[in-house]
Amino acid sequence: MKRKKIPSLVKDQKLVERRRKQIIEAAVECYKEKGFHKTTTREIAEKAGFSIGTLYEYIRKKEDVLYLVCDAIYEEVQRKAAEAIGFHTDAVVQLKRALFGYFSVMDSMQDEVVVMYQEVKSLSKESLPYVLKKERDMEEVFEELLTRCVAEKRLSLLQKEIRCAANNLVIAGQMWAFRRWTLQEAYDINTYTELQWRLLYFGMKHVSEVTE
Amino acid sequence: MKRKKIPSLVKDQKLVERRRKQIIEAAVECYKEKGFHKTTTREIAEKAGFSIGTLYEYIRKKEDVLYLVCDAIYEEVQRKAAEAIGFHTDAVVQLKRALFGYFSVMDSMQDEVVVMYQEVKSLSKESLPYVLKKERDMEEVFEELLTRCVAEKRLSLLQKEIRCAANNLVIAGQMWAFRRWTLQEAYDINTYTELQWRLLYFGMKHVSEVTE
Amino acid sequence: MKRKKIPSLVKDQKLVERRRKQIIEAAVECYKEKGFHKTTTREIAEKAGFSIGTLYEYIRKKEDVLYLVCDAIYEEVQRKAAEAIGFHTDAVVQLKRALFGYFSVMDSMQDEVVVMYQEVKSLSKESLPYVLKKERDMEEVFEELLTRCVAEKRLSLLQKEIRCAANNLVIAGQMWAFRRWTLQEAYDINTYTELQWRLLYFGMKHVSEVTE
Amino acid sequence: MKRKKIPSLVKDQKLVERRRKQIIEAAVECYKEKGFHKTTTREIAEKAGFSIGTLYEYIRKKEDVLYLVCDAIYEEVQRKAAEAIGFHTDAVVQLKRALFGYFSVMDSMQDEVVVMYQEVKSLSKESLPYVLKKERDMEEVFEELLTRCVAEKRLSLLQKEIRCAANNLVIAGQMWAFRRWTLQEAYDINTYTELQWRLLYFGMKHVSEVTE
DNA sequence: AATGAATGAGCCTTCATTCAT
DNA sequence: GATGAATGAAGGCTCATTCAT
Repeated sequence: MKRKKIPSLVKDQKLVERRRKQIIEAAVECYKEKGFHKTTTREIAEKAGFSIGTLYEYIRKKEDVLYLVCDAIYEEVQRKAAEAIGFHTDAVVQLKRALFGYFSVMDSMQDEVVVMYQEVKSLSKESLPYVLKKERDMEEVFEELLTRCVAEKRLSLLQKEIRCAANNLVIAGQMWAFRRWTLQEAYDINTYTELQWRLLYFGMKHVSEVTE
Repeated sequence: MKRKKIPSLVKDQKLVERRRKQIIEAAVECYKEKGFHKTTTREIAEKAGFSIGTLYEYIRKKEDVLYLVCDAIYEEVQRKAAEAIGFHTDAVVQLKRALFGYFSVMDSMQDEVVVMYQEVKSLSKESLPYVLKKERDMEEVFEELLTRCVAEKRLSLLQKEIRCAANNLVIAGQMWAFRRWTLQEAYDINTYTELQWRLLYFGMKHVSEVTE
Repeated sequence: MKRKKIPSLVKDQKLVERRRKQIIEAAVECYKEKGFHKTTTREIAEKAGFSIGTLYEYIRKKEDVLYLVCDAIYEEVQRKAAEAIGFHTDAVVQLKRALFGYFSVMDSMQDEVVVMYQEVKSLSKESLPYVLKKERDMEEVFEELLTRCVAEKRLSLLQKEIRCAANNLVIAGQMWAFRRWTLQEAYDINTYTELQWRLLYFGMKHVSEVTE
Repeated sequence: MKRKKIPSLVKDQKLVERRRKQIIEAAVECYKEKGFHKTTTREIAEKAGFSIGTLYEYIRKKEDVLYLVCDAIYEEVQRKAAEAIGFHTDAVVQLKRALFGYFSVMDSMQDEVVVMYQEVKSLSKESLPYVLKKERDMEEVFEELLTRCVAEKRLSLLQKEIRCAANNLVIAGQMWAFRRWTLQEAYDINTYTELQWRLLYFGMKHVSEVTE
């Protein structure tokens, strides 16, 4: 499943890209402040610096902006995360670096993450899958890293445990943004990252031990 | 911080309570289906079985319904969770029971949890704190259980680690509902609960070990 | 095919009827002046004497007003025509009276007829048939009268000629309104009626004669 | 009253003519499908094969296209009708031929006729007369033919009856297109033409007889 | 001459809220 | 207390027209 194409009346692809970047930027700012529903298309146009008519040259419906925004956020998260991961011969070290990189992205994109969390549900039944796919991709990045750790006997997760663990990693990062009202009251990003790394890492390391 | 009082034009407290129960029930159903913003007050009134005029005898603004709903959901979660926890002499057993009970509630109230997750942000700046307080209460329930485990040397969490761990427990439960599109594709509630228990438990047990 | 029911949010049937009468009256006036497309719903509401919100309590879409108008016009034409026809033992006399009555109605409802002629095409594919049916009904009234004339040997139309002749009668009346820019420059309604009666009547009387 | 001149920004007359032909062709197609009001200038430009900017080099306002279309249709009707009429020494034969020719044109230009009937009213008060004049010209063609028939004693119409009769001839043809939903259900063009010829001809032949 | 991006007035429609009955 | 008709602000979206390139 690729990115969904939103048609534009304007033909110049370069221009479309530039204008849409403006739109997204403006929209994110508005969404942060008042959410998707309370943001009017006029506000977005205005903040983007052009008229309402022009806005509609680059989208078809209000919801298109939301899709554009969600898509852009994921794109950026993935891009930043990917470049943060790098590679290391030691599987666990790589996993750790990936997590730290991902958490750092979550920290720097807090607002965007919150927007995503709260507005995804407003996407149409048609657009939603495209976005969920990207979320799932994120999960899979960690699944693969975990799989490598398991393959190299650095973690002893069962096959079925990997997905759950990967989920936890992904979520832990997002929650830094989404539950900032409580978490950021108690920790700074470094402390939080370190803490979560250990909680999650040791969980994964010892999960196969017998328990009561 | 107590529950926030929503004024009603109707004097008879009994009646107010009965009607509001109807309102909440109707609203939750609507929110599940289309979210807060796309649900009209008319729909709520209709589904509740009375006229739009009557609805406004029991609330002042559309948002009041959302508050009522959020409040009611938390109330129910807490009530059910509380009765599920019970007591056990062994601190870890009690923690485990609490977690299992909580997860079971999350499973049975999936829709409600999703509604909460997606609509809280629509609460006014004024109402939000009341609701976040309840969320925080949930966290504290687990913080206390963890504190007891630590006190009885069953877990060796540092003071500052407790809050983060408690957060993870709370979140893990909510995610069963909120990320059902991915998690429930892979697990059933029992498997998920068991898995998370072990991942989280061992994480908390071994978190203080030295790590690379 | 009965009249199509346009749903209303207002329950009081009596009120619905009264308000819709106002709407129709206002709309006809607007349509006369500027046509359906250039008439705004606000203008209709205003001319009808209530707010735009109220208008939409009695219709769903702008086009509903058009349907209401078309339906009302036909209803009135039929009602007036019916009461004008009466009965006479002599079939031809009855036909003549019917025609004269019909023409008189066309004369008194000129504006409405013109509106109909020009706006019917704006009805949705869904509504159109209901209106065309009424037009066809009009035709059939004359077909029956002609059939009686034929049965009583007062006219010698072949079966297949009846429909065409009936059409001509119907049209001749409508044209008094629709082509008033030319016809009413040359005739008054009485002259026109008398003239058409004779042209059409003798046509029908002698149509079966051999022609070159 | 001549044709009304629509100014163009482009100097080259040849080009103007060519482009306008394209515009008209495109517009007619659009009007057939959705009427004047629902057709956008963009659609016309696109279907004509050039840009919206270019369209506005050849017209000033949307309505200009409508005028161009109406004018073109009449032009074509007249041209085709004229070439169909021919000449015959016998006045009635010529009348008949003219009618048959005219009906045949109406048949082949059904869509255009319908467009005209429904959109003329959308012409500005300023343009309308030019178009009505052409309609009147059509009438006059038949008035003249009828006058000749009368002069040669082949028909005994009174002076004032000629215009009405001519009107009926013109209308009968147009109705084949405009009321095709009912007429073409019952007849084919040949039957219809023959039938109308006889109904109208005998009407005109015997109109001066005394009637009840 | 041709292009097509930009504009913004304006339209239809919805819906939270009020208030007379 | 209950009802539901009335209100009108507000929002999404369209499209004729312009103008810089």
